[in-house]
Amino acid sequence: MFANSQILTATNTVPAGLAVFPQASVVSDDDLPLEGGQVLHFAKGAEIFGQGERADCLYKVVSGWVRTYRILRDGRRQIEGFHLAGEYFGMEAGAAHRASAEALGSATILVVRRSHLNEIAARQGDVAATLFRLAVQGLQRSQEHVAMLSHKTACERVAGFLLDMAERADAGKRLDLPMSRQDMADYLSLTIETVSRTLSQLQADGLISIPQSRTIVLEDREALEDMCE
Amino acid sequence: MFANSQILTATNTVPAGLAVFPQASVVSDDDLPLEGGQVLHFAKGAEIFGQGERADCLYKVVSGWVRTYRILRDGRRQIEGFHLAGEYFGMEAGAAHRASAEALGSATILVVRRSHLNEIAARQGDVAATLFRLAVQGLQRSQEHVAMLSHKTACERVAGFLLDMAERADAGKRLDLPMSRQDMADYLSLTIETVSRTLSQLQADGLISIPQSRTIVLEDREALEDMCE
DNA sequence: CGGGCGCTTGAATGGGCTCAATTAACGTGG
DNA sequence: CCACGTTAATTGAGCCCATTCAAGCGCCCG
Repeated sequence: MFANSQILTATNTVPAGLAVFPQASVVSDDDLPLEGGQVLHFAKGAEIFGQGERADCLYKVVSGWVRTYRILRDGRRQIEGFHLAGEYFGMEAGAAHRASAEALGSATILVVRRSHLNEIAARQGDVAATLFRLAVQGLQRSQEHVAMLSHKTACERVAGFLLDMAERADAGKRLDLPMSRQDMADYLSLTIETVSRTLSQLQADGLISIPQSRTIVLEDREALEDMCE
Repeated sequence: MFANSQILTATNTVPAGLAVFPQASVVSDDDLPLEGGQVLHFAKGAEIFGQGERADCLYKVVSGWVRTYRILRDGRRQIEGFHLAGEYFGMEAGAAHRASAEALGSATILVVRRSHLNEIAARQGDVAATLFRLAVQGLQRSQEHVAMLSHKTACERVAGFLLDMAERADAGKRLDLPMSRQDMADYLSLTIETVSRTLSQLQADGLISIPQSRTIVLEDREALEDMCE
């Protein structure tokens, strides 16, 4: 199954036979009417689409986590975002993907053809409005990213990241992160060493504890929030 | 006229009587059918809309330059972008503006009611598609902003900024910038001193010359491009 | 001519990066 | 189950670049 998903991704086509589910299982207010979509499964680390590939689908996380990233001209990897269940990614203005997307762990993804979406949107104004709103929400997320990178210290970035992840994952005190320190560093524009050091410092100060390297317990949420100002 | 524009902005309403032109003068491929829009004039430094105000219009620069910015919780000002003739700004997913917009110099702006746009978009699929594309283009611009802020040195940021401005303003060697050093600093996430020092250094290295503080001559474009990698 | 503002320049500080070594976690195969 | 190899994560020391604090310059406008 995983192999199939990967082959599927490589060619970026969506044959009906490979769909794990015939249609989206959950429909909320935020959902587009995506009956035409197909749900695919991706193994840990599998590529969902690649930078430069033709962008003819829109994607929604059904379960699991996804990272989208770009390789910059100097070779560094900039992670644009982590995407959780219910969130959309892969929107493009042009014909090609400007980013790559990979499953962080095992993930199920709803895939919808753009041609299909356009077809629906042309008939249904609310679908078009939802697409617009999704794009603007992505824009706002990116602008928050800019605000986070601008002048903020390593401590502020890491604290803000933990709070953001906890909120979006709907976690309580205990936060299980599926991404590596390198992933965090590439998202926060820090080095892996600084991320590690900062987490250690936050633990030493009693704001968090780290029972396992990818499990963070938010011991003092208020202090973490103060840290972000 | 300027006073009127400012009062207009303060209340964020668009009475028909204040329109300078009855409709958009230029229509290109990128243009939405915005016959309902009104063109307003803003004096240097005038506020077009403010952070927190109701967002019931979409804006397009007819002439002049606009800066959009947010005041962050720590009091710093993050400039999200500079907007030139033909570019859109003021798109929001929610009911309120998350940013403020001000005319850099004297500027004319096309203002369209969102309700009017929604009305059109519901009937015309191509308008809806254009709105979506505009939003995604804004998203891409913001993601370029993230890439620029991530790890890049002051030199790389300033050089990249100059090239970006030159390209968008369709300038040759000579580039007349309407914004202050503080504006550049707040966009590039540097201090005003670092921006100034960096420009001086680029001049000393022969890559640019600065006949007046807001006029930059790109003496060695290739070297500037190499600088950004 | 003076005042104010925008811009430039200098010196010292500090936070994150680099380079380097160590430790922990995790499969894999014996 | 343990030994091993590999990768991920932590920790340390020194350095560098942007910031901070401070002073001086240039220019526009009154």
